[in-house]
Amino acid sequence: MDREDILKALSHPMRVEILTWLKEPEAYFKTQEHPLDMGVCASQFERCGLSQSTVSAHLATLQRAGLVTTRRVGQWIFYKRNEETIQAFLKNIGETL
Amino acid sequence: MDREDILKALSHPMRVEILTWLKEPEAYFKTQEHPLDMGVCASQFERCGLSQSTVSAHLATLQRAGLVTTRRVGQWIFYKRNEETIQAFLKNIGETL
DNA sequence: GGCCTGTATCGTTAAATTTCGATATAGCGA
DNA sequence: TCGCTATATCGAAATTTAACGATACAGGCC
Repeated sequence: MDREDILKALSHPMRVEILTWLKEPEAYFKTQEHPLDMGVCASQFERCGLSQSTVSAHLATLQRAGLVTTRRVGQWIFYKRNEETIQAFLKNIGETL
Repeated sequence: MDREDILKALSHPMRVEILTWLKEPEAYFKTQEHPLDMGVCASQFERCGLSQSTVSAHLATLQRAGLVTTRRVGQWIFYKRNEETIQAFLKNIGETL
């Protein structure tokens, strides 16, 4: 849990929004073909209007910060929140600030 | 309380460090001539090794985000944490993430 | 093997951020 | 008023970030 990396990751509103979407996949990703408990497919996030490569870069930033985990299934990559890291970050930032 | 502005303000480690220093002025700013309950004098933060103008810019960023308050007394400007905003932010980010 | 889909990476451009020294401004005191 | 101190602001350079389209790579299917 690197607080500095996480704060940098959270400094872009789209990345915060992606994390909030992932809290309620049923609400935001009804269109997904695959079962939502596998995670949310990378391409689903293109709904934000950014290009595929830009979305991919944001997802990579979230992953490097440890805020999401990924799972490859066939040609798809599924994203889930990493609750452990997120909770550890919240605890840490609460104690720091 | 603008979460987006605050997260941007916190994305630079020096600004986070300034906020943590302000939690315990007695521990970090023993050298200050003025009583610490007035706040911490801007120049005190130059201890971080950055130039006066750079420190001033960081402090301005923290103030714009509402994380600190300032009080002018004579030629000096004293900085204090804005606990209301900080706590509101922590609550908000805890609910968002 | 060749083709299609999904995702990552590359190369580039534009914009934002960080930093500095220099300068401006504000307030004190002689 | 002049000089001194504290702080802010300006202007420039360097770095980082964000965005895109193009391309590469990986996996499935024929």
